[in-house]
Amino acid sequence: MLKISKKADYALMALQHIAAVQFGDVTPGRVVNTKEIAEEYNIPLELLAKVLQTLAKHALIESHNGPKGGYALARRAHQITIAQILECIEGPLGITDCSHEKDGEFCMQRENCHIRTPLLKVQDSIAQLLNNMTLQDMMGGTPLITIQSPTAQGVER
Amino acid sequence: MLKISKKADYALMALQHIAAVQFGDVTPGRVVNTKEIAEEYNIPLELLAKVLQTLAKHALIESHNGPKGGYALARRAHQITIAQILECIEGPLGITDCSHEKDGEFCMQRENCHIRTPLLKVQDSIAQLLNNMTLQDMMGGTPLITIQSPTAQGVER
DNA sequence: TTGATCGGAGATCATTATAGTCTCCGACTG
DNA sequence: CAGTCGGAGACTATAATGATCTCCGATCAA
Repeated sequence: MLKISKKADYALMALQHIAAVQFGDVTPGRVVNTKEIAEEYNIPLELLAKVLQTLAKHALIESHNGPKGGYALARRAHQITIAQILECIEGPLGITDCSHEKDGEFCMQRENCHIRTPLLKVQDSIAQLLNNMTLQDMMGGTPLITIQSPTAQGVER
Repeated sequence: MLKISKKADYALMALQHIAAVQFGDVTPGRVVNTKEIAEEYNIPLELLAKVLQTLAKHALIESHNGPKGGYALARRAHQITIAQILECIEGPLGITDCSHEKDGEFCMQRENCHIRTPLLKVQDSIAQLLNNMTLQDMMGGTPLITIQSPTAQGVER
Protein backbone atom coordinates (compact mmCIF):
# COMPACT_ATOMS: atom_id res chain seq x y z
CA MET A 1 0.00 0.00 0.00
CA LEU A 2 0.94 3.66 -0.42
CA LYS A 3 3.12 2.61 -3.31
CA ILE A 4 4.77 5.07 -5.66
CA SER A 5 4.60 4.25 -9.35
CA LYS A 6 7.34 2.73 -11.45
CA LYS A 7 7.54 5.94 -13.41
CA ALA A 8 8.24 7.90 -10.26
CA ASP A 9 10.79 5.28 -9.35
CA TYR A 10 12.47 5.70 -12.71
CA ALA A 11 12.46 9.46 -12.26
CA LEU A 12 14.31 9.16 -8.96
CA MET A 13 16.88 6.79 -10.43
CA ALA A 14 17.42 9.00 -13.44
CA LEU A 15 17.84 12.17 -11.42
CA GLN A 16 20.18 10.45 -9.03
CA HIS A 17 22.23 9.28 -11.98
CA ILE A 18 22.30 12.66 -13.68
CA ALA A 19 23.35 14.31 -10.45
CA ALA A 20 26.06 11.72 -9.88
CA VAL A 21 27.50 12.26 -13.34
CA GLN A 22 27.15 16.00 -13.38
CA PHE A 23 28.71 16.64 -10.00
CA GLY A 24 30.95 13.59 -9.92
CA ASP A 25 34.69 13.40 -10.39
CA VAL A 26 34.86 11.50 -13.66
CA THR A 27 33.12 13.71 -16.19
CA PRO A 28 31.75 16.71 -14.35
CA GLY A 29 29.30 18.88 -16.28
CA ARG A 30 28.55 16.21 -18.88
CA VAL A 31 24.96 15.91 -20.00
CA VAL A 32 23.35 12.47 -19.85
CA ASN A 33 21.19 10.99 -22.55
CA THR A 34 18.19 8.75 -22.12
CA LYS A 35 19.81 5.64 -23.54
CA GLU A 36 22.64 5.70 -21.02
CA ILE A 37 20.26 5.73 -18.08
CA ALA A 38 17.94 3.15 -19.59
CA GLU A 39 20.78 0.70 -20.08
CA GLU A 40 22.39 1.34 -16.73
CA TYR A 41 19.20 0.55 -14.81
CA ASN A 42 17.32 -1.76 -17.20
CA ILE A 43 14.53 0.72 -17.73
CA PRO A 44 12.43 0.55 -20.92
CA LEU A 45 13.95 3.27 -23.07
CA GLU A 46 10.78 4.85 -24.36
CA LEU A 47 9.10 4.87 -21.01
CA LEU A 48 12.08 6.56 -19.44
CA ALA A 49 12.04 9.07 -22.29
CA LYS A 50 8.50 10.02 -21.32
CA VAL A 51 9.52 10.43 -17.71
CA LEU A 52 12.47 12.64 -18.54
CA GLN A 53 10.36 14.74 -20.87
CA THR A 54 7.93 15.30 -18.03
CA LEU A 55 10.72 16.28 -15.66
CA ALA A 56 12.03 18.71 -18.26
CA LYS A 57 8.59 20.21 -18.75
CA HIS A 58 8.46 20.85 -15.02
CA ALA A 59 11.88 22.47 -15.16
CA LEU A 60 13.64 20.03 -12.90
CA ILE A 61 16.07 19.21 -15.69
CA GLU A 62 17.15 20.98 -18.87
CA SER A 63 17.19 19.25 -22.22
CA HIS A 64 19.82 19.64 -24.90
CA ASN A 65 18.92 18.52 -28.38
CA GLY A 66 21.04 17.11 -31.15
CA PRO A 67 24.06 14.84 -31.12
CA LYS A 68 25.85 14.83 -27.77
CA GLY A 69 22.59 16.11 -26.35
CA GLY A 70 20.86 14.90 -23.21
CA TYR A 71 19.75 16.19 -19.86
CA ALA A 72 21.29 18.15 -17.04
CA LEU A 73 19.91 19.21 -13.69
CA ALA A 74 18.23 22.59 -13.84
CA ARG A 75 19.15 23.27 -10.20
CA ARG A 76 21.56 21.84 -7.73
CA ALA A 77 20.68 18.57 -6.06
CA HIS A 78 19.92 20.07 -2.66
CA GLN A 79 17.37 22.39 -4.25
CA ILE A 80 15.29 19.56 -5.71
CA THR A 81 12.99 17.93 -3.19
CA ILE A 82 11.64 14.40 -3.40
CA ALA A 83 8.16 15.87 -3.20
CA GLN A 84 8.79 17.93 -6.32
CA ILE A 85 10.03 14.92 -8.23
CA LEU A 86 7.10 12.74 -7.26
CA GLU A 87 4.55 15.45 -7.94
CA CYS A 88 5.95 15.99 -11.42
CA ILE A 89 5.20 12.41 -12.30
CA GLU A 90 2.20 11.47 -10.20
CA GLY A 91 0.49 14.77 -9.59
CA PRO A 92 -0.19 16.36 -6.22
CA LEU A 93 0.07 14.26 -3.09
CA GLY A 94 -3.30 12.99 -1.94
CA ILE A 95 -3.86 9.97 0.23
CA THR A 96 -7.62 10.09 -0.32
CA ASP A 97 -9.82 10.96 -3.27
CA CYS A 98 -11.24 13.90 -1.38
CA SER A 99 -7.85 15.45 -0.66
CA HIS A 100 -8.14 17.87 -3.52
CA GLU A 101 -11.86 18.27 -3.90
CA LYS A 102 -12.73 21.55 -5.44
CA ASP A 103 -15.66 23.61 -4.23
CA GLY A 104 -18.85 21.87 -5.17
CA GLU A 105 -17.24 18.47 -5.53
CA PHE A 106 -18.08 16.02 -2.82
CA CYS A 107 -17.43 12.36 -2.43
CA MET A 108 -20.42 10.22 -1.54
CA GLN A 109 -19.20 9.92 2.02
CA ARG A 110 -18.44 13.55 2.63
CA GLU A 111 -21.79 14.30 4.28
CA ASN A 112 -21.06 12.31 7.40
CA CYS A 113 -17.35 11.70 7.04
CA HIS A 114 -15.45 11.94 10.30
CA ILE A 115 -12.08 10.76 9.09
CA ARG A 116 -11.30 13.47 6.57
CA THR A 117 -9.64 15.84 9.00
CA PRO A 118 -7.37 13.31 10.70
CA LEU A 119 -6.40 11.84 7.34
CA LEU A 120 -5.45 15.26 6.05
CA LYS A 121 -3.14 15.56 9.03
CA VAL A 122 -1.49 12.30 8.07
CA GLN A 123 -1.14 13.61 4.55
CA ASP A 124 0.46 16.81 5.77
CA SER A 125 2.99 14.85 7.75
CA ILE A 126 3.96 12.82 4.73
CA ALA A 127 4.14 15.93 2.59
CA GLN A 128 6.42 17.54 5.13
CA LEU A 129 8.63 14.48 5.09
CA LEU A 130 8.96 14.52 1.32
CA ASN A 131 9.47 18.25 1.17
CA ASN A 132 12.31 18.13 3.63
CA MET A 133 14.21 15.46 1.73
CA THR A 134 16.17 16.47 -1.34
CA LEU A 135 17.90 14.75 -4.20
CA GLN A 136 21.13 15.54 -2.39
CA ASP A 137 20.00 13.33 0.48
CA MET A 138 19.69 10.42 -1.94
CA MET A 139 23.26 10.75 -3.14
CA GLY A 140 24.92 9.07 -0.20
CA GLY A 141 24.42 5.47 -1.28
CA THR A 142 26.71 3.14 -3.15
CA PRO A 143 28.93 5.30 -5.32
CA LEU A 144 28.34 5.25 -9.03
CA ILE A 145 31.47 3.62 -10.39
CA THR A 146 30.47 2.35 -13.79
CA ILE A 147 29.74 5.56 -15.60
CA GLN A 148 29.45 4.83 -19.29
CA SER A 149 32.43 6.16 -21.12
CA PRO A 150 33.66 5.05 -24.57
CA THR A 151 37.28 5.15 -23.50
CA ALA A 152 36.89 3.52 -20.13
CA GLN A 153 37.29 -0.18 -19.50
CA GLY A 154 34.45 -2.51 -18.65
CA VAL A 155 31.92 -0.72 -20.78
CA GLU A 156 29.96 -3.71 -21.94
CA ARG A 157 27.05 -4.89 -19.83
CA MET B 1 -0.03 9.82 -5.47
CA LEU B 2 0.51 7.66 -2.41
CA LYS B 3 -3.23 7.16 -2.29
CA ILE B 4 -4.90 4.69 0.01
CA SER B 5 -7.66 2.57 -1.51
CA LYS B 6 -11.38 3.13 -1.16
CA LYS B 7 -11.63 -0.10 0.78
CA ALA B 8 -9.12 1.14 3.33
CA ASP B 9 -11.07 4.38 3.46
CA TYR B 10 -14.24 2.45 4.16
CA ALA B 11 -12.49 0.45 6.85
CA LEU B 12 -11.46 3.61 8.65
CA MET B 13 -14.97 5.05 8.46
CA ALA B 14 -16.52 1.84 9.69
CA LEU B 15 -14.16 1.44 12.61
CA GLN B 16 -14.61 5.06 13.59
CA HIS B 17 -18.37 4.53 13.51
CA ILE B 18 -18.27 1.34 15.50
CA ALA B 19 -16.03 2.94 18.10
CA ALA B 20 -18.29 5.97 18.33
CA VAL B 21 -21.37 3.83 18.91
CA GLN B 22 -19.73 1.37 21.23
CA PHE B 23 -18.11 3.90 23.51
CA GLY B 24 -20.60 6.70 22.98
CA ASP B 25 -23.31 7.96 25.32
CA VAL B 26 -26.40 6.94 23.38
CA THR B 27 -26.25 3.15 23.12
CA PRO B 28 -22.97 2.05 24.67
CA GLY B 29 -21.98 -1.55 24.03
CA ARG B 30 -24.33 -1.97 21.10
CA VAL B 31 -23.01 -3.97 18.15
CA VAL B 32 -23.24 -2.37 14.73
CA ASN B 33 -24.36 -4.14 11.60
CA THR B 34 -23.08 -3.65 8.07
CA LYS B 35 -26.24 -2.09 6.72
CA GLU B 36 -26.23 0.69 9.29
CA ILE B 37 -22.73 1.77 8.34
CA ALA B 38 -23.34 1.42 4.61
CA GLU B 39 -26.37 3.69 4.77
CA GLU B 40 -24.79 6.22 7.08
CA TYR B 41 -21.83 6.78 4.79
CA ASN B 42 -23.22 5.82 1.36
CA ILE B 43 -20.89 2.86 1.02
CA PRO B 44 -21.89 -0.04 -1.27
CA LEU B 45 -23.26 -2.59 1.15
CA GLU B 46 -21.59 -5.69 -0.21
CA LEU B 47 -18.23 -4.07 -0.59
CA LEU B 48 -18.35 -2.85 2.97
CA ALA B 49 -19.31 -6.36 4.03
CA LYS B 50 -16.10 -7.67 2.48
CA VAL B 51 -14.08 -5.03 4.25
CA LEU B 52 -15.61 -5.81 7.63
CA GLN B 53 -15.10 -9.52 7.10
CA THR B 54 -11.45 -8.85 6.46
CA LEU B 55 -11.14 -6.74 9.57
CA ALA B 56 -12.80 -9.51 11.58
CA LYS B 57 -10.45 -12.10 10.11
CA HIS B 58 -7.55 -9.99 11.31
CA ALA B 59 -9.13 -9.76 14.75
CA LEU B 60 -9.59 -6.01 14.80
CA ILE B 61 -13.32 -6.49 15.27
CA GLU B 62 -15.49 -9.33 16.51
CA SER B 63 -18.50 -10.55 14.60
CA HIS B 64 -21.82 -11.61 16.08
CA ASN B 65 -24.13 -13.66 13.91
CA GLY B 66 -27.87 -13.81 13.78
CA PRO B 67 -30.57 -11.18 14.26
CA LYS B 68 -29.35 -8.22 16.31
CA GLY B 69 -25.90 -9.33 15.25
CA GLY B 70 -23.13 -7.13 13.94
CA TYR B 71 -19.62 -6.04 14.79
CA ALA B 72 -17.86 -4.72 17.85
CA LEU B 73 -14.27 -3.62 18.38
CA ALA B 74 -12.05 -6.46 19.52
CA ARG B 75 -9.85 -4.02 21.44
CA ARG B 76 -10.16 -0.51 22.67
CA ALA B 77 -9.72 2.30 20.18
CA HIS B 78 -6.33 3.42 21.46
CA GLN B 79 -4.99 -0.09 20.95
CA ILE B 80 -5.79 -0.15 17.24
CA THR B 81 -3.28 1.69 15.08
CA ILE B 82 -3.96 3.19 11.69
CA ALA B 83 -1.13 1.08 10.33
CA GLN B 84 -2.87 -2.10 11.50
CA ILE B 85 -6.11 -1.09 9.83
CA LEU B 86 -4.49 -0.20 6.53
CA GLU B 87 -2.37 -3.33 6.49
CA CYS B 88 -5.41 -5.52 7.04
CA ILE B 89 -6.94 -4.20 3.85
CA GLU B 90 -4.02 -3.36 1.61
CA GLY B 91 -1.26 -5.61 2.84
CA PRO B 92 2.09 -4.53 4.24
CA LEU B 93 3.27 -1.00 3.68
CA GLY B 94 5.66 -0.72 0.76
CA ILE B 95 6.32 2.40 -1.24
CA THR B 96 8.30 0.49 -3.87
CA ASP B 97 7.95 -2.92 -5.45
CA CYS B 98 11.26 -3.97 -3.97
CA SER B 99 10.29 -3.13 -0.41
CA HIS B 100 9.43 -6.70 0.40
CA GLU B 101 11.60 -8.64 -1.96
CA LYS B 102 12.31 -12.07 -0.67
CA ASP B 103 15.72 -13.65 -0.98
CA GLY B 104 16.40 -14.42 -4.59
CA GLU B 105 13.85 -11.96 -5.90
CA PHE B 106 15.30 -8.90 -7.53
CA CYS B 107 13.74 -6.16 -9.55
CA MET B 108 15.35 -5.38 -12.87
CA GLN B 109 16.93 -2.26 -11.46
CA ARG B 110 18.32 -3.76 -8.29
CA GLU B 111 21.75 -4.36 -9.70
CA ASN B 112 22.70 -0.72 -9.91
CA CYS B 113 19.94 0.82 -7.83
CA HIS B 114 21.10 3.65 -5.61
CA ILE B 115 17.75 4.83 -4.37
CA ARG B 116 16.59 1.75 -2.53
CA THR B 117 18.17 2.61 0.79
CA PRO B 118 16.96 6.21 1.00
CA LEU B 119 13.49 5.16 -0.10
CA LEU B 120 13.35 2.55 2.62
CA LYS B 121 14.10 5.31 5.09
CA VAL B 122 11.17 7.29 3.78
CA GLN B 123 9.04 4.19 4.12
CA ASP B 124 10.14 3.68 7.71
CA SER B 125 9.20 7.23 8.56
CA ILE B 126 5.74 6.77 7.12
CA ALA B 127 5.36 3.45 8.93
CA GLN B 128 6.33 5.07 12.18
CA LEU B 129 3.77 7.79 11.59
CA LEU B 130 0.98 5.32 10.98
CA ASN B 131 2.00 3.11 13.87
CA ASN B 132 1.92 5.99 16.30
CA MET B 133 -1.59 7.05 15.34
CA THR B 134 -4.52 5.09 16.70
CA LEU B 135 -8.21 4.85 16.05
CA GLN B 136 -8.64 6.87 19.23
CA ASP B 137 -6.85 9.76 17.58
CA MET B 138 -9.45 9.76 14.82
CA MET B 139 -12.34 10.11 17.24
CA GLY B 140 -12.02 13.82 17.86
CA GLY B 141 -13.94 15.03 14.82
CA THR B 142 -17.54 16.02 14.38
CA PRO B 143 -19.59 14.04 16.89
CA LEU B 144 -21.77 11.28 15.59
CA ILE B 145 -25.29 12.41 16.39
CA THR B 146 -27.51 10.54 13.99
CA ILE B 147 -27.08 7.01 15.23
CA GLN B 148 -29.68 4.80 13.63
CA SER B 149 -32.29 3.72 16.13
CA PRO B 150 -35.76 2.30 15.37
CA THR B 151 -37.38 4.29 18.13
CA ALA B 152 -35.57 7.56 17.57
CA GLN B 153 -36.87 10.36 15.39
CA GLY B 154 -35.38 11.36 12.08
CA VAL B 155 -34.47 7.87 11.07
CA GLU B 156 -35.09 8.19 7.34
CA ARG B 157 -32.37 9.52 5.14
C1' DT C 1 -39.08 -25.11 15.29
C1' DT C 2 -39.02 -22.21 11.90
C1' DG C 3 -38.34 -18.07 9.46
C1' DA C 4 -36.23 -13.58 9.17
C1' DT C 5 -31.84 -11.49 10.04
C1' DC C 6 -27.40 -11.42 10.32
C1' DG C 7 -22.26 -12.52 8.79
C1' DG C 8 -18.95 -15.80 5.66
C1' DA C 9 -17.25 -16.89 1.36
C1' DG C 10 -16.61 -17.55 -3.49
C1' DA C 11 -17.03 -16.28 -8.24
C1' DT C 12 -17.71 -12.70 -11.37
C1' DC C 13 -17.80 -8.28 -13.86
C1' DA C 14 -16.68 -3.31 -15.00
C1' DT C 15 -13.76 0.38 -14.72
C1' DT C 16 -9.63 2.58 -14.17
C1' DA C 17 -4.66 3.10 -13.61
C1' DT C 18 -0.47 1.61 -14.83
C1' DA C 19 3.22 0.00 -17.68
C1' DG C 20 4.97 -0.35 -21.86
C1' DT C 21 5.09 0.26 -27.18
C1' DC C 22 5.02 2.40 -31.75
C1' DT C 23 5.41 6.11 -34.98
C1' DC C 24 6.47 10.50 -36.66
C1' DC C 25 8.33 15.04 -35.98
C1' DG C 26 11.70 18.81 -35.19
C1' DA C 27 16.13 20.49 -33.29
C1' DC C 28 20.92 20.40 -33.15
C1' DT C 29 25.84 19.26 -34.10
C1' DG C 30 29.64 17.93 -36.66
C1' DC D 1 23.04 17.36 -44.66
C1' DA D 2 23.05 13.05 -42.31
C1' DG D 3 22.88 10.94 -37.99
C1' DT D 4 21.74 11.67 -33.25
C1' DC D 5 19.29 13.44 -30.03
C1' DG D 6 14.69 15.05 -27.53
C1' DG D 7 9.26 16.12 -28.17
C1' DA D 8 4.84 14.47 -28.64
C1' DG D 9 0.85 11.83 -29.72
C1' DA D 10 -1.72 7.72 -30.20
C1' DC D 11 -2.02 3.15 -28.96
C1' DT D 12 -2.08 -1.56 -26.53
C1' DA D 13 -1.77 -4.85 -22.76
C1' DT D 14 -2.08 -6.02 -18.18
C1' DA D 15 -2.99 -5.51 -13.46
C1' DA D 16 -5.42 -3.34 -9.60
C1' DT D 17 -9.43 -1.64 -7.97
C1' DG D 18 -14.22 -1.10 -7.12
C1' DA D 19 -18.41 -3.17 -7.19
C1' DT D 20 -21.94 -6.90 -7.75
C1' DC D 21 -24.22 -11.46 -7.44
C1' DT D 22 -25.22 -15.83 -5.37
C1' DC D 23 -25.38 -19.25 -2.00
C1' DC D 24 -24.33 -20.79 2.60
C1' DG D 25 -24.38 -21.30 7.75
C1' DA D 26 -25.19 -19.26 12.34
C1' DT D 27 -28.31 -17.17 15.48
C1' DC D 28 -32.29 -15.51 17.87
C1' DA D 29 -37.07 -14.58 18.71
C1' DA D 30 -41.74 -15.41 17.91
